[in-house]
Amino acid sequence: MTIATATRFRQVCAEHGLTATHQRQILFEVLQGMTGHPSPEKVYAKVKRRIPSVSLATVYKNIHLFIASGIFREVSLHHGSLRVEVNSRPHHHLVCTVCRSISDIDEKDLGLLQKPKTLSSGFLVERYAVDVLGRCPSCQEKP
Amino acid sequence: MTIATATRFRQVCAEHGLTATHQRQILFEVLQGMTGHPSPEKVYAKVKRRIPSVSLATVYKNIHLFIASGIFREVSLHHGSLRVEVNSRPHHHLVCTVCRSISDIDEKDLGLLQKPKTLSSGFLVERYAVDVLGRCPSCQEKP
DNA sequence: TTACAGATGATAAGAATTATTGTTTAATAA
DNA sequence: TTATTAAACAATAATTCTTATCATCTGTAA
Repeated sequence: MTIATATRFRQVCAEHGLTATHQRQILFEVLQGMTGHPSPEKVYAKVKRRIPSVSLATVYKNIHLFIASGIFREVSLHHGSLRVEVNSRPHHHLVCTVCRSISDIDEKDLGLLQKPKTLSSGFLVERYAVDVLGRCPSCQEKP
Repeated sequence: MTIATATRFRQVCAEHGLTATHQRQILFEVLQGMTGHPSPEKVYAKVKRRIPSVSLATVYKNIHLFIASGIFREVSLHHGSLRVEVNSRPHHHLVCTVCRSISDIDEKDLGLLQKPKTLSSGFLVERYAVDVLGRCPSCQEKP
């Protein structure tokens, strides 16, 4: 790591009120150097190369901390257990970033899509699923 | 249940090549009568009221079967383990409905959003996350 | 430099899901 | 209707992913 990177990490920690520990710094650097959508286990494997004594729990805790601080995001707020969609009407989802509650919004009420059916990447489009992320009414009261 | 419902269930099973068992029929009816985004446990609880001997594993297996057949959907293909988003550019996701692989597409390349910032429901919009669902190049070969 | 709040590592515990196995049932043909 | 047989079922063990617990250790501010 460069001194610039270390300095930047300390700045980020200061901004978010986090203690600048060695484990966090390595985790930060590892995450920045990864591509795609790594799982905690994958991240752990990389951190472990640089800190062999690191614990998986520490990786989990600090990933959550980085996400809570807004330093990184999670790929989807829907991860977790399986949920069945029983609404057969075309609709999308309002997902609360605080409590993770999901409510439905009819496709026509969202009214923002002009669906291109082909994408240059060779991906065959079947449909779009839009998550509107934000705060549900009851979570707008809390700060 | 009405005779019409039973008949419809048998039709659905015939269409998808499924054996029409009692457990499946009750599960089908229970799902149709639920709202929101129920978990397998919630569904199991309801089925159990009508078939006290039913097993949770049966509910899981048949929910998966219904989803595989396209009779119901799952709320999100992202459920499962936590994934970290390490791409800090504004982007959305191409999600393969067959292998569940995720790839990124730049927001500007998707080009379909006109973001309304307010929704009538009192939901405070922060941002949109679009999943383009379909088949990735390697899954287009299989039938 | 020291005190201490907070972080870490080791590991137990918990929740969600899947696999295994012996028994029962639905679909079909006689 | 009954016999046959592949498929589905219930019970439960096993697995996977994640969180909680707790005894040390460390970063920070005084």
